[in-house]
Amino acid sequence: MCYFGPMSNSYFTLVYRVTQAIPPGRVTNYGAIADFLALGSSRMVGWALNKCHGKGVPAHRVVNSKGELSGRNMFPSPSMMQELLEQEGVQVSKDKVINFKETFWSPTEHLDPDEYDYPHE
DNA sequence: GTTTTGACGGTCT
DNA sequence: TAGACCGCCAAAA
Repeated sequence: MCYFGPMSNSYFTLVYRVTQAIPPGRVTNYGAIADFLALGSSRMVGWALNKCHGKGVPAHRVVNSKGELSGRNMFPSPSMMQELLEQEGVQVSKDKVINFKETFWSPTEHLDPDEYDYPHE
């Protein structure tokens, strides 16, 4: 689904697409997305997701390398992120994903870089 | 046009 | 083992 039109090749849009590609009940971390998109910086991933509000991007499935819901404070309700994850079957405790290693989903192993081509210019 | 910040990651101390 | 620092690229002020 393209929420962003034909110009969906901007780096933040790529982040959105990868985030949307995350299957329910799974989570990933910023570094994985950054590495997959060859962005090289996980900060931009989080920064991009910061603007995803109201864009239909399941940002709640993206956590930091520690499995912590780092961005929960950014959500309308700090607990909303945890609620959404638990709603999808992801067990969360103390703002941290339980069995994070099992719940972790690597875009590099499931997505094709060719479909998420990063614009050179 | 320059400076600061940003939902982070990895490495060093 | 835990804490602190630097590095990444881009956007907003």
